[in-house]
Amino acid sequence: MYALIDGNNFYVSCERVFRPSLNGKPVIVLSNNDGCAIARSNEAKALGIKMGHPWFQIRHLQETHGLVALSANFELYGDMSDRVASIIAGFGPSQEIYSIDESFVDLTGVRGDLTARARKLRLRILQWVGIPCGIGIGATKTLAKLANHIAKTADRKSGSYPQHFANICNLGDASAEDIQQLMSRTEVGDVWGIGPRISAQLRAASIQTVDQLAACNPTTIRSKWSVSVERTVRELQGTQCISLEEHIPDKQEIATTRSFGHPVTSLTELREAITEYVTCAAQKLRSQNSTCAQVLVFIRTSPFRPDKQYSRSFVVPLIRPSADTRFLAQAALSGLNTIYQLGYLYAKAGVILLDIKPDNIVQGELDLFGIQDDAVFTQAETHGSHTPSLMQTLDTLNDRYGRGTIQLGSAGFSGNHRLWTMKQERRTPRYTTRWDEMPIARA
DNA sequence: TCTGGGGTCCTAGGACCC
DNA sequence: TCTGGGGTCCTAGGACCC
Repeated sequence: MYALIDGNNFYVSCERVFRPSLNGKPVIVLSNNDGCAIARSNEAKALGIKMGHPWFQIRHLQETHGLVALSANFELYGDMSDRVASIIAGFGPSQEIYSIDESFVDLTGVRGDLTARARKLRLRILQWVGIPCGIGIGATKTLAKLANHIAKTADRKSGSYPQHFANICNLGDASAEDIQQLMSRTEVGDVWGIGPRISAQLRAASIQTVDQLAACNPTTIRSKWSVSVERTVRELQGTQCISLEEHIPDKQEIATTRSFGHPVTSLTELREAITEYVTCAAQKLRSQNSTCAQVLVFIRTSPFRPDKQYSRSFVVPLIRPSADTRFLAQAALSGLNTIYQLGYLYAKAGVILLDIKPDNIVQGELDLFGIQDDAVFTQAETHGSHTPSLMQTLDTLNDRYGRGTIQLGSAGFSGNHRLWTMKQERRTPRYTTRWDEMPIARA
């Protein structure tokens, strides 16, 4: 048996912990750049606000319906997520932290009434951290996900599912008829792994509800779709195909990409932005003790504007794998030079580190220039996997005194007007991670 | 005026090998 | 008329997830 525990409207719930006056109101959290809605309270969902809804299209709801919109405060959400995850860890022998607001727990060997245990866990998270959760339990991860969907939806719009499944749904306890009923009331598009494209294709093949999908022959599904959809069908039938991943695998690629606060035209500004992004990506790379051998850089205009469009990316191979910000920046900036074109309004740029390997794997080199050649030796030493002491020092200083304390010159200086930096006009305090932003209780 | 960011896995097709 | 068979590796793009 697996459980899936996830925070309801997680980002909004984090905000509400510190501002209880937001309870009962329509609240949304906006993406970076205050671009679109990425979390919605139930009240906001009831107003018809969709996931990814552009802010400028719904901002009038502030006046008409008292909608409250906040800028994303990822530092706060990350910290709240850690607190929730550490409580969940006690629920079973192993846990997979699947996303910022979700954990799978393997319940193998857990005795007693799982539904009662889930109820206690939910109350504990609510009391200790303040986040309301939904808990689904099923024989496979896909069934646990389905149960979680039922738990959340039964809570929100009563009618489609029996009310007693609200917040906690244990399919392991449900009768075969109950499960059949629940599945027949759920659309295929609500299943984990079935996205908009495939659900449209399934519907076209008269497979509309989950019970219909679960009744399909996996082999036929594979021949008509793919092995991924086949796995989903088998999981719905109770066969485990997707296992719990306890340890977090190293990232195979690391990206830092941002939309600009204002359109950017000049190479100078793009160089500043790219330097900042590559710095951020390189730090993530070092934190998982890896190097990369290729750096992808891209720039693009806004696909939403009628202007001339331009979108190019370029992969720069490194002679030697590295995690040194200086060499990665050099590569990224040279890539930028080759794709930059004057005359476009750039809306977004980014850096993606590719071909990532553990930093203890070092390719030996055949010294074609002779071992005595000092110049080559120096170059090999400085270009080799990263220069640990310098980069370690940089990471330590930036960790202690704040990001950007030590940076590359090409990132630009604070005296410059950095118009490209993203907008965040409605961010709440980082209550739990900054001493100077700690909430103050008054008597 | 204005539309996020960061990932993974799978498949098809091309290049190349013997 | 008629042009093999079996394999690997790489890349681009599609689809999905939160």
